[in-house]
Amino acid sequence: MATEEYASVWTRPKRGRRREQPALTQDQIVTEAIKLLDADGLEALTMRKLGAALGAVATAVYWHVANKDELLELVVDEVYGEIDVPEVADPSDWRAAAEAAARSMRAMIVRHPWVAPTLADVGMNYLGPNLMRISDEMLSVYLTAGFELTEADQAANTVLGYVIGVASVEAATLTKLKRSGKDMAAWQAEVWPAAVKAAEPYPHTRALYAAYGNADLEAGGEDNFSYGLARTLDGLEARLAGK
Amino acid sequence: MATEEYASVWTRPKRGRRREQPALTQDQIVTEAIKLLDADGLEALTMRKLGAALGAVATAVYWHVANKDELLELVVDEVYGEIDVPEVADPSDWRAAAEAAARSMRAMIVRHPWVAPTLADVGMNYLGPNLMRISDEMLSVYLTAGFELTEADQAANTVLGYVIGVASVEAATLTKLKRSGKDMAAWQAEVWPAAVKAAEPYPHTRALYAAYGNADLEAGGEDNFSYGLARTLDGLEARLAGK
DNA sequence: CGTCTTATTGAACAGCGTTCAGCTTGCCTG
DNA sequence: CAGGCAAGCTGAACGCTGTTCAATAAGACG
Repeated sequence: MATEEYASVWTRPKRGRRREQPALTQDQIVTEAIKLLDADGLEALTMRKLGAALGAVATAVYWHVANKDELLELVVDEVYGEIDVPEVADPSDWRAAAEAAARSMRAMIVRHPWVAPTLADVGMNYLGPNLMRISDEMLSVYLTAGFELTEADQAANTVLGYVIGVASVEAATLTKLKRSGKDMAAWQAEVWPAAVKAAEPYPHTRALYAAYGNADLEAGGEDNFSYGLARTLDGLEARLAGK
Repeated sequence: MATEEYASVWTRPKRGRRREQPALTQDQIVTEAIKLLDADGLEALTMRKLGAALGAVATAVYWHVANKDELLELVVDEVYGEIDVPEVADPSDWRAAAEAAARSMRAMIVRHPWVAPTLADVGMNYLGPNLMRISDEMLSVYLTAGFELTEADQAANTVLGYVIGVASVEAATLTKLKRSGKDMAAWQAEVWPAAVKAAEPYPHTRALYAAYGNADLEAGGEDNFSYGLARTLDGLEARLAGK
């Protein structure tokens, strides 16, 4: 059985370049793609638009990138590289480091809301260098904290899962907001009555909406994130203490 | 209501309907869409295929549904309705109920992996009846537990975020698996060497992979989920005790 | 100088979501 | 009971998408 090698963007050797400065580079393409994504969201990234933005034609991109899926893998790994995981030497510093990493990741997602739908792909089955590096660094934090290897992985995945989930919800709101073209206050004012009306049959939700009044959603997101992150780390810390 | 002749579900014309049995119904469409999604994933759902599956033409669907986005909203709310949140009377039962709800939600996502990328949209800015109902029921669990209104919301969102995040990662793996056409063992055997090689520069990850050997990923997912859920609920429980 | 490889182009294709004019069909009204 | 009218469905068409492929330009090398 001739097992064909697992092929992906990461395992395939890069094309040797003959020219001193070929008009297009994979790095250039990725950078420009991120620019387009940040500006106009996921569905606005088109091979033709991307080509045009690079002063070329859509099909030129295909010389440097196999297809759009692969381009997105590159792009996701690139922004993944923006996450900052502090090195931690003293075991007692683990919680601060874990929290900083989580906040850094959330900030990245909020900065690039379009990654959210794709982010889950990054779980496993995906071998980008930045992903590998950051996963290793996160794992290191929980190892230093005192978790054994496999539990450290579970602990890291717990926090990672929480961050992905909560930040994705936030990102979805940001995306919807951006697509509406209005600013947050205007959009909120528009949606609020409908939300209140839809909540009418549900007593707790109704009470919640009444309590919130029409509070600032933006600050609420940050608070919400902090609360859950604190509880999650509490749970891990307790586990560590009880061993 | 002049002639009250024999009426049954089959003979009685539905109110507002002109035809006895309009070939298409919104419910039918949603049901069939879910069937197609479960069978072949998100990108396989096409208006034309959906129409064909319903014995009609693509454009016929547009009579019952404004556009594809709206169809997806209906579809997501439908599967959201599969989530089961136990009613809880005794405050001491809250944790069991919260855990059951979380597991039910994870099970739904694993059953319908295609919802994952869309799931984050469900955060707010979306008012499907099932979503509203289940949100209210979840909120109720944490209220009964003893959280005050706004903190109960935060607690619910913490668990919800965790479930969405972790289950989405799982769903992504399932989707990639399904698309490859192979079964889990074969796929794993193919990817594993590349993963090990990619992990080479990263000591902790390398050790982790070595420890896992080539363990069953399927069971690992369940364990991972349980671990993080336990820690998250631990954190919430501690918070409740310390008040 | 000619050849080879790299890099880019432009035409083309199938498929997508969606619009719209037109065709049935059957209820309601005159 | 005739005719109008709206509900429900069809088929053609539009612009856009990702992607393929032959043709081409141009620096590298014997």
